[in-house]
Amino acid sequence: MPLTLYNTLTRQKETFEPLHPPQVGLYLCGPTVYNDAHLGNARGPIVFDVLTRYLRHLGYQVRYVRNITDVGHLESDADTGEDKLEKAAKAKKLEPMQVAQHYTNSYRQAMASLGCLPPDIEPQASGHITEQIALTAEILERGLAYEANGSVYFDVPKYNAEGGQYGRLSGRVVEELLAGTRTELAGQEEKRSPADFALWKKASPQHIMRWPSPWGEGFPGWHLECSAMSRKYLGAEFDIHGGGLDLMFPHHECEIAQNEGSHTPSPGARFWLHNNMLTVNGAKMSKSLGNFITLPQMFSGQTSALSQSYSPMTLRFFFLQAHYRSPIDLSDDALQAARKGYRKLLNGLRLLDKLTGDLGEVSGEEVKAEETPAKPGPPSPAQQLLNLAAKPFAFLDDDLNTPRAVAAVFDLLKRFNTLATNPAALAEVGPAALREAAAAYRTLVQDVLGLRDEPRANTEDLLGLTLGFYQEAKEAKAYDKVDQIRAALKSQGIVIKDTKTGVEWAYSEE
RNA sequence: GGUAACGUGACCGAGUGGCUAGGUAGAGGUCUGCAAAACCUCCUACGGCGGUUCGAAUCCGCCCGUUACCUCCA
Repeated sequence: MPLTLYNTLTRQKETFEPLHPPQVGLYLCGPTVYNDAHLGNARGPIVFDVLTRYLRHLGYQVRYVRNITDVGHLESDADTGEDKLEKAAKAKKLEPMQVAQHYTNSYRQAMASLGCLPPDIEPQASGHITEQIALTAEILERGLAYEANGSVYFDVPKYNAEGGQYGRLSGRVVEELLAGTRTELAGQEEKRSPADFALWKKASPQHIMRWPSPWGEGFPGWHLECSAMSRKYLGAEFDIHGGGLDLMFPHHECEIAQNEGSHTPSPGARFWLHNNMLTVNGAKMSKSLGNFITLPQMFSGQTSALSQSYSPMTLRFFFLQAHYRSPIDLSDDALQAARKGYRKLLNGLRLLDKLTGDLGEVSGEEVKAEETPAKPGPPSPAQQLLNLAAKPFAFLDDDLNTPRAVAAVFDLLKRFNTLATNPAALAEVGPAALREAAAAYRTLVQDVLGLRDEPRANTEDLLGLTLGFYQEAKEAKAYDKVDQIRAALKSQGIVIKDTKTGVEWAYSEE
């Protein structure tokens, strides 16, 4: 079954085929680095991280580009709108680039802790002024932009008159946009049409971040950087462009117009993917509601909106339990449930290490999943296990349906656990199928879903030692001692499991 | 105000015109010195009101609620 993805551009699921296999070009709109990333900011990177991981699992060579917006993102469209970076810098008496660097560092750290692989290219808008000026010049040469008082605006009505489809991505018609545009906004008088948007803005005297251009000193419009940098690193036409639903209009709409209006006309990406938004306790995150939570705040528990801290992996797993195109609501209850589920999956990895480790080097006969059995009747236990192991991949193929994939991984884990309690059934499955299914589980949990163990105070060795004492005490029937050891470990989040075959430990799921 | 989307059991969330989602929580059981974990079993819902249909939670309409975009926002 081939990978299908929902394309916002066509409003349907389409079979994904790269333009130039095995290469895949993926662009994701990155952060504007003027403050700490909040919980909602994490969803897109996690979604597209799983997509990248899955594409790589499928054998594609992915070039993953995620930009850093450090210039041009204004507080509003009005001329008086301040650059977000400059505003933050002024408030703290810092250089704008100092602010950008600080929050870029903090962003990278947060992304790494969330298990998001770093992008292959992480271009900064301020480092690509030349490319942005060049693109603006191209659009001017095409006659789809005009200069006004040192600023350059994209001419939306003319673009559409010449066959452009501004509004296609977001399903809007320009006339409706015009009707709904607030005309009282300052700076509109330079525009020929309220729907026009800035490619290049003239810098006011007090504006700090400014560059020389053919139109005077100024700075690039926010939408321009993604067009310029995606073209530079992925080509005029590439495979996938991602971002949050809120960026669909106007940001991505403008990107498409800019791409089409250049000397290399193309919408840019063939697939436009949009992840849905996050609410906290049923409401949009906002400072006034007191439910605005940044990533560092959640990880440290320094927020009144939650009763305790939650780890990055808990948050990652929480997001994966919902489909990326559905809204998701975050709460204490939901996070606690996610934490337990996440730990259960990780305990599964440890179980498999034990099960497959017990197999030794003996190899069994090959069994293939999804092989049509020659004879009718119920599939063999080995076949059943392999079928379970194949299911999660099929769900990922279906528009990256991580919740169904996760559910199928839990089904697989349950089968492993059942087998672990029943040696006869385990023997019936055989080593080959067990190894293959275990490999699939590890691939899914670690490589595709990107879940990993989070550092804990206790090392494997230390626990082994402690378990030795535990075993001794138990053999001596010194139950006071036994209970003492168990209590001590439990306070560290570790529980002891007395099994028929020996003593083991696992993470407490409390 | 305009335009979209969503509303599922105690909680988070899949999914679908008739067939078990899954996780968490809860109940009973197996195992166990007691537990925990694991396993087995149970609880099993689709905002409200109409309509289409043999049959709808799934399609249509209206209402209510939430969210998003229209204005910076993942």
